[in-house]
Amino acid sequence: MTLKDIASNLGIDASTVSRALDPEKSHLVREDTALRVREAAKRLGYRGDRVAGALRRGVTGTIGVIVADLANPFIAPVIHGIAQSLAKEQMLPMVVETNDDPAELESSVDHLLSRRVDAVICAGARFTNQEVLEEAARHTPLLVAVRGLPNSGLTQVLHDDYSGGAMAARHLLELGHTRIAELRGPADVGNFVARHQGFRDECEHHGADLIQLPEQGDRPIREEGERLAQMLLERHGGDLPTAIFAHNDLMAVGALTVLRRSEVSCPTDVSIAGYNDSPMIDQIDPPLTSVAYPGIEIGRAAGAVALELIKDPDGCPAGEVFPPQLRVRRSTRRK
Amino acid sequence: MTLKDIASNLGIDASTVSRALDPEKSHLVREDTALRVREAAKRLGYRGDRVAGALRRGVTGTIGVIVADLANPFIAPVIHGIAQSLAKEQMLPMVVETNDDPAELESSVDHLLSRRVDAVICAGARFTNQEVLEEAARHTPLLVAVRGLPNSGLTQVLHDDYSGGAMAARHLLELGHTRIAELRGPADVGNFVARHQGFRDECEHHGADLIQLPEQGDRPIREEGERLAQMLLERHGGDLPTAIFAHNDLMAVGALTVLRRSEVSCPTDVSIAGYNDSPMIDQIDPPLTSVAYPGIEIGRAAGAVALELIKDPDGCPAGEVFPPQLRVRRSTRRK
DNA sequence: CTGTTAGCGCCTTCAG
DNA sequence: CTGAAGGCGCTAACAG
Repeated sequence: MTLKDIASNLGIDASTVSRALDPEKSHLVREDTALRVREAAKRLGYRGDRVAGALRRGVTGTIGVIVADLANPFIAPVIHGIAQSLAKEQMLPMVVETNDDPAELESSVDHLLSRRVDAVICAGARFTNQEVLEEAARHTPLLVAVRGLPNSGLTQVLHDDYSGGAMAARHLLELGHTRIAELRGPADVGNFVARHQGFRDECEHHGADLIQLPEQGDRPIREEGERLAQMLLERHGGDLPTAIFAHNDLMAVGALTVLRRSEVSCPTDVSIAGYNDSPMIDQIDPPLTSVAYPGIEIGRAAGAVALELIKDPDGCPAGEVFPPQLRVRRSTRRK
Repeated sequence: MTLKDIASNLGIDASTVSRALDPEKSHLVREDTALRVREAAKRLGYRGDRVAGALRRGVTGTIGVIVADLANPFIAPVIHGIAQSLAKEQMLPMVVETNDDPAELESSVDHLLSRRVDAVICAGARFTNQEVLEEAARHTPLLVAVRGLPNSGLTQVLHDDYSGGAMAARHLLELGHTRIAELRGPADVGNFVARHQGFRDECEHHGADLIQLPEQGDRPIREEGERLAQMLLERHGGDLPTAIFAHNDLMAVGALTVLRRSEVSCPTDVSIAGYNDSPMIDQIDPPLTSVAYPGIEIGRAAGAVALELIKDPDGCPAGEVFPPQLRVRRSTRRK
């Protein structure tokens, strides 16, 4: 069922059918012809072929969205926000997951570009990927969201992770903690670097004793939170810090699991703060203090910037940075 | 940068270039020509155009995946599983979210079909959508996953929600509970209907007193869990049931929030069981007893069935049903 | 082994 | 207002 079929059914030309069916062009067609065409299209169950349209027009109406891990709950609102922005222009996000693996990210970019997406939103970058992304940006509108690339000229829509980290530190310091450990996310991911810097700067500024582990999490997931917490117990079990800042809620939950197993109580023995204010995190035991991540706003902004970038590929939209907000709960308390 | 550009750069024909670059066809080309072509392709930064390829071949290498709500954590493993199965054939899932709105589902189907996806996996069906999906299945390989349509001939990859519901009931009955309430998910979604039936049948079989609320959740989300729990308190506050089965973990968490606010303690006053065994649900207060949902297996199977359906569009793959597993934790206890 | 030819379905000139 | 013609980039069939 193609334009041609409708055309021959009506004894007119396919181009007329095309015009009649395109809201932008239907004014070029006599009212009653347009009516007959629409009737026939419905009658014959016509459904336009956007593949062919894309080839002809050179735009697909699709935006590629790269995320590291769909199972991390903070990403759903981001995708949601992107989809909301795109819906206005009848565009659809095509979401691909990289499992936080740089090689997979590279092949995802490749895949998306060969599918001629109109733009790419990369919400799962590692520093390793910077070159690949910059190269891709030469061919297609591309922006970086969520996970920033500090030394890149790419347009970025980010959250102020530095302030978020500082905020977490300030909170713990105000509660009187002076020996504090950090469970860090991957060292080649923008958010975690910024969270770390903000946290560390604030701690140093107040002369707190910041306990460093020799490793970061390979991925910001629960299992890595467990591993690092275990390491903390092994190295500093005799003289535990009184507070822990986990770089995200998943890692915080991992830490809680391990500490509980070792009969270290939170918040009695140690306070824990997380990041993202994930859904349900207010119901865990104990309800977790966490820095809220404005996922939906980030998503909406990223979608909007992508649309701008498509309209003016050489424009360099400002990018945006959204502020954090601290949600204090019972997992942190006065020392 | 097209095949033609490479061809003219090398003084050969585009079709030769096409063959050289297609692993399936490159054996038709002389070794050294193929080599020269690959070298030129790399040198010139050629990247195949899958839009054009799709138009010519009639397949896009894309499978549409419809989900109700990305924020429901149980869906991530399903998508993951689908992506895993598709990766073997170099296919990519295109995920769209309907916000659990039947109208949005309809337009999503339309969108996906006009993009000529090779198949559709609908993991977010409501009963209302049955006709639309059956109609779509006449044009494109389509299967229903996760949320079944009991009266449909469509291929389905499901979880055995009936047994899961029965399992939850049996657990509560074995603990000695005889007054039990159910917080039901939407009445037009297969899973929740089956969970309800399994649960109810088992309760009736053992002569338990099953307390019915006059409403179900409009959507299986935390807020609806709160609303229904509130309703339960208002109607049966004087004589609360001693156990509650929430149709999923999000609703269970909503119920916990409301009960805690009213100083009804779980599990002392009331036991609560949920469904899905969501990540982190073992860390909430109290750790939630839940029926595990085999999301990744469902996803893998759905992906595999989709591929079968593409290979043989008139075949009618059997579909599959995966069993539930109960994870007992501290939110349920002997009466 | 390689080139030629002919579209896939659509949309956009350019003529009428 | 409508039709005819051409081509987006690729690949399959057919000839050499």
